[in-house]
Amino acid sequence: MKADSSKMKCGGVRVEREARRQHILEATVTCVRASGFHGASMMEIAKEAGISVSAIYRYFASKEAIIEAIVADDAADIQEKFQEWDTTPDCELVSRLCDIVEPAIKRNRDPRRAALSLEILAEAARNPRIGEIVRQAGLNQRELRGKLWRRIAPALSSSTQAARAEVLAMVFDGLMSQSLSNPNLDETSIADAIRIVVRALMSS
Amino acid sequence: MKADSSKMKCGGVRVEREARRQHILEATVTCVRASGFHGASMMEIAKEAGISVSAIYRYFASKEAIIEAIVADDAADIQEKFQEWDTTPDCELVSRLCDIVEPAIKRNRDPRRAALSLEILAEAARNPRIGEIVRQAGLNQRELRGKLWRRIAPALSSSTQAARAEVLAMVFDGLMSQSLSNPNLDETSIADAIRIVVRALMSS
Amino acid sequence: MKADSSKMKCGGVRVEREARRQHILEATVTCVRASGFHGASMMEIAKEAGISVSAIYRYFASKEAIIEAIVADDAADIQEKFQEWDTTPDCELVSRLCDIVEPAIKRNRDPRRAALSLEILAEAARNPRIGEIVRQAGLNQRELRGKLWRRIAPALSSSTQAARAEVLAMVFDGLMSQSLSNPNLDETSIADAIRIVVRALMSS
Amino acid sequence: MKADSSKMKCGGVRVEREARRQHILEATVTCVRASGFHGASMMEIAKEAGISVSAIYRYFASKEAIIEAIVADDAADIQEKFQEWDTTPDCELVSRLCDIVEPAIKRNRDPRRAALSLEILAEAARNPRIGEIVRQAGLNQRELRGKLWRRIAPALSSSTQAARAEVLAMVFDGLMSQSLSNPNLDETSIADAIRIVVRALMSS
DNA sequence: AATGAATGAGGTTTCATTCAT
DNA sequence: CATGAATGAAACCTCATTCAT
Repeated sequence: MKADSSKMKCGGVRVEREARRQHILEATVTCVRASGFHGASMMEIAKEAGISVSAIYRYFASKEAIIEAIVADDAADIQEKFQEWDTTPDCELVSRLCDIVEPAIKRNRDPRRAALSLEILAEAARNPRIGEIVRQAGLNQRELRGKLWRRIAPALSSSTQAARAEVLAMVFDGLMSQSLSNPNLDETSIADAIRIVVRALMSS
Repeated sequence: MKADSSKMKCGGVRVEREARRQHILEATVTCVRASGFHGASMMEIAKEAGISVSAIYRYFASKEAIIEAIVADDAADIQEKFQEWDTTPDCELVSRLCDIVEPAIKRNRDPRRAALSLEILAEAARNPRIGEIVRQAGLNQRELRGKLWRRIAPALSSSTQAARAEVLAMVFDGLMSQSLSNPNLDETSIADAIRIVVRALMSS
Repeated sequence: MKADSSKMKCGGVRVEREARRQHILEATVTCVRASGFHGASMMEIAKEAGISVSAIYRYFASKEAIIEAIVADDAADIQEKFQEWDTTPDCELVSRLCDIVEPAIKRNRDPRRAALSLEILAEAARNPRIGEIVRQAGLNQRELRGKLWRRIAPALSSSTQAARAEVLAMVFDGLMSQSLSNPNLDETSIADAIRIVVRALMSS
Repeated sequence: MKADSSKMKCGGVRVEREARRQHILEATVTCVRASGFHGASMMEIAKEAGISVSAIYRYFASKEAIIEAIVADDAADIQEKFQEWDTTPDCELVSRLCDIVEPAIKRNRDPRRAALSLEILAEAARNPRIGEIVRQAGLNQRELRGKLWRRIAPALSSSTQAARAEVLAMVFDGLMSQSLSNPNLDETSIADAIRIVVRALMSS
């Protein structure tokens, strides 16, 4: 073990450091969900992470830096989801999209997820740096959506493709907002309705 | 002047008091849009309202009370919009709904409106009292939507009506979220796409 | 008294406010003498002034602002001293200058005064804003000294006047430094020696 | 290598250790000039010295110990300067003293030197241990000055010698203070004026 | 009714120092 | 020996709130 640790010194410590960074980020996310970005105090975060407040500052320059990292991570997560479609044959795209409506609803209605996303959006509306990250992530997502829609509805003009993709994304974004004002939603009926929307948008 | 004030005591004073309350609420909304609920300080609000901090406490018991009032007002505003439909003949409902898609997009994409709504939703996710207000407002809205949909699509089962109404609402909620990640949106194409969704949802 | 207070409201409150500002400045000076600018904590200052820490922030925007005010006040104090000479007849100038050597020694050797002056100079060496205040005060002082020396030694060229004035000032500045490394100084002998310097510099 | 280190253990290790100590002291002086004793953090010092913070603690028990070492070193430096006079014949003393006025001005007006000296004096005014070191160094210097003045002006009483020596020292101390409030000084004129003072003080 | 003054609690951040490796 | 990691104490500052006038 000692041999290992000295062997991997160059990489091992960096890995461990990255693990601790992630640990702090996760603790912060937990606190942010409960109290919001400004409501979550460094002390609260430190307690959640099981370390001291000053230790956090060895991994992040400031609270703002933690927030930015969370927002960037969140954006990266979403982008990963798009890669699944690369291996799906064109002919199956629409049916597969309809298949995932239900799990997507579940995912977006998870109050933990909704709370974080709304917090990020609210912060983006007032903090210019967060706003920039969110807008940049939006750009990337729209590009990925573009690729997908060129395969789904090649008959439509590219601007029509873009608009429909946007509207479909709105439905899922709206799901998060609604989950707060209407916690007891019949997810099956909603899924049916959303599938109608999906088909309508994807038909030329 | 003193005579006047005693003359109008029963009504005038209350009216004036209500006017001042509204003035404070508006000032707070301005600050909240810029800094969020937690970021907007009482001093900032007082400066915006042109009065002293202590004066605010004559009209609201606490900062929390101001926030609750804002959230309640915002919910009431939305409810008013529904009353317009009471005087629209049934046969014109769908076409009228398509007509207002474009102004509704403009309204929801106003960054000032989006900022406040997201702030409210984010706060609702963590502050139980705000959450309760938002959920109650949601209930009321769903009831009003129900009345409308019974006229629009009487052929559908009531649970299907509810689900479709919900999904349509999500589109407009999603509009606010998207307005932050995609500030340059082609509103005309979006309106076309949304109209497709409206018609699809409302057809049996 | 109540009448007075309402009569003087426009001026009275300002006077009181200024008095409190001065009170805070004095308390700070006391702490700075004991602990230095950076060593004196806001809590220490507040305790010395008999108020709360947050109350201080109603009168000064920051600790830096307090320090700047102290430095500026100190510079103003020194400038006042020069005005006494305006009413002294030219023929008496040198003898009067010799007369005040002894009290000047006492003043500059007061450890309280020396501590503050050295603190200010040390701060001026590293804090650019303080440095600027000190340099500006130096400029003003040199101008006042110039006026005096044109009366004392009109036969000398103006650049010689300036240099000699500067050297005389150094002697008194040096007094403060020396008071720290040599607390038991025979002030009478020093006064004699300084008078020799004064006469030598002022003779053409 | 291990063999070497054990061979030289008695002397070499100590020499190396002393070299590292000096290296740390120099790094600290650089930081102190820029930020003051309290402003210079251990991290800053470590970065300047090119080692880790913890390594510093192998050579100094605390930050206070580093400061004390700097102050003691500074005092020792000054004392060295006096030894040059031991080999100067009595008859040349005054003229040699006049010769070194100009380089002494240059030296004392170096802002780096002034910054450190003022920092030390300011610290001496409030930190008793530093004060003690400075006072002890003052005592030593006065003794060395005494030896010199007994040769320069043997006709004067010893207390007069002491006072005049003190005043001359003040001029040079004052030079450091003035260098901050008057950065653009005509050094040639100043040198002339100081030489007048030197001659006046040394003549019986 | 309205205000300026005052405050305690709590915010983020930095620091000198210790310890395990 | 030298280091990175960790920490508690304390720094400055802001906030929502209360109170005397």
